Amino acid sequence: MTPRRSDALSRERIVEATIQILDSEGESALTVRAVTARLSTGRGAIYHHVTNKDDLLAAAADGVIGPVLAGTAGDDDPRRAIRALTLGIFEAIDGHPWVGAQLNRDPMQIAVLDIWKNLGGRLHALGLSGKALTDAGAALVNYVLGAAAQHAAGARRAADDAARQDYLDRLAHEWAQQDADPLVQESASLLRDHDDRAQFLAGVDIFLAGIASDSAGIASDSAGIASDSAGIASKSAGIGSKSAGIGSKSG
Amino acid sequence: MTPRRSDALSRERIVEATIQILDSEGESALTVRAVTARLSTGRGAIYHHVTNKDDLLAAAADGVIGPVLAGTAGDDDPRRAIRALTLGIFEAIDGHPWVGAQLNRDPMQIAVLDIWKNLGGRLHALGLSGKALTDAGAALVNYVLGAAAQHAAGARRAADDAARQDYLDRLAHEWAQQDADPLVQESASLLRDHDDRAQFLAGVDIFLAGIASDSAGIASDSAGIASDSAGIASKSAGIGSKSAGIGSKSG
DNA sequence: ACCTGAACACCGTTCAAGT
DNA sequence: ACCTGAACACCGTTCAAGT
Repeated sequence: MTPRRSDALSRERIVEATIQILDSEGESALTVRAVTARLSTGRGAIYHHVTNKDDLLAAAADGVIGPVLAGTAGDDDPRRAIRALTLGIFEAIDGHPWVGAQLNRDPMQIAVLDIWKNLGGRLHALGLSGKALTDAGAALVNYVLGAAAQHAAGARRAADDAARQDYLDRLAHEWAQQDADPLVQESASLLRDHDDRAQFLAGVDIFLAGIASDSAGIASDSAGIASDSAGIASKSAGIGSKSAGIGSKSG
Repeated sequence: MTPRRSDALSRERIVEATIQILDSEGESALTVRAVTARLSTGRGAIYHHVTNKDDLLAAAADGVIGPVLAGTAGDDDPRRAIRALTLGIFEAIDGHPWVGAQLNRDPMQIAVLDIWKNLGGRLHALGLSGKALTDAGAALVNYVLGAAAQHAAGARRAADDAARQDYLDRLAHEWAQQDADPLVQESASLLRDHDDRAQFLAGVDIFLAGIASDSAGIASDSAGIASDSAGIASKSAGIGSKSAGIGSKSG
């Protein structure tokens, strides 16, 4: 904010311009030509600060996700923190649909790593460890990223919501066709009118219920054990925060 | 197989050539020039049978997923069928990593719709209906597609497995760094040496446990109710089968 | 109706040349 | 060291012209 002269190109300024383009014009509008035009510089200049377009997209995604993760540091209840964390990611993707696609492109990118670390910390605070922890962490991360991608793709496809209704109609219709059972018919119509946000949270709760249940491999009462390890959760949430600057050209 | 002259171009032959290119040379090698070269035809010829590259990719993904769904029609036990169905999808994506990315690109494509219909049918056979059914269906589809994308991206990234180990090392190390707790250390090391396939199935079981639990919103014993509605499952599995030819140019 | 292939309007990335 | 912008090696898609 302080230096607003055309001082110098920097990774931060490039990422900032990238996010602006993606938010306002969509993923297809992101070209290095568009970035250099917005920064009024030469085509090859950005390659001094960024390895390539993939690096640029990963940095932009982290620029959106990083602050979301940092914002959930305060909560001490693991379940509530997990709901807040996952909902925060969902809403970030709702507001920046291109992030949904980007997070599913590379499990090695910083933003995905940060999500893993934060959710992993919360699950540990819930009493999980060992294989149960990695299995639960992977399941939750995969669910969140999958839901993010599907929701984002739906949002991208239907800026005016018409095509989206069209899609849900079609899915509901085809689904209903395969069975005359009134229960199936009812479900199909629910599919048409559901709220993505509520449905996303319902999915998070299904996973939390599955993790708490015995068949998923955890001892007994998971909520009670969490008391002394709850401290790591708030610590872990802060780690992913200012990561927008990390991982510059090493890819 | 029978007509192997250069008889005529058709949507099927084009999709077949597309799958071959994607399997043997990867997603970056799929250009319409590569497709027309393999079919020794003119550049614009394929646009008589296919709307655009997106349509081509969706058809190719359905060409892989369709037979997988059709192959699980026999099972009468919903839980076992869900495990077989999801594992089949996972293994198809393991063998064709480009499918993992493609399924996450558009929730409206046939392959995703077919997955929804099949899993939805099985969940209904499990005794779910109404909001519980759509919530569970969305959660399971999102988990499967998310896991698929992450696994596929990992597989694509590391043909030789070296970069993959590198990634897991890095994640484990960063994760372990945030806490000295031996349980976290242990989990981090497990992260390094886990089996993607087993972890995927563990996630499916977490989900199934979550559905069975009361807190996810289902009545009581879900397995017992399924007896009379189990019939629709085998029917539903057949619907997605020969869909490679459907949805030609309407997009 | 189906096919051809040149043409169009773009891409990401590189690199000699400048400051 | 950082930046420029022309050049390179590509893309997906269209469309007049052929059969």
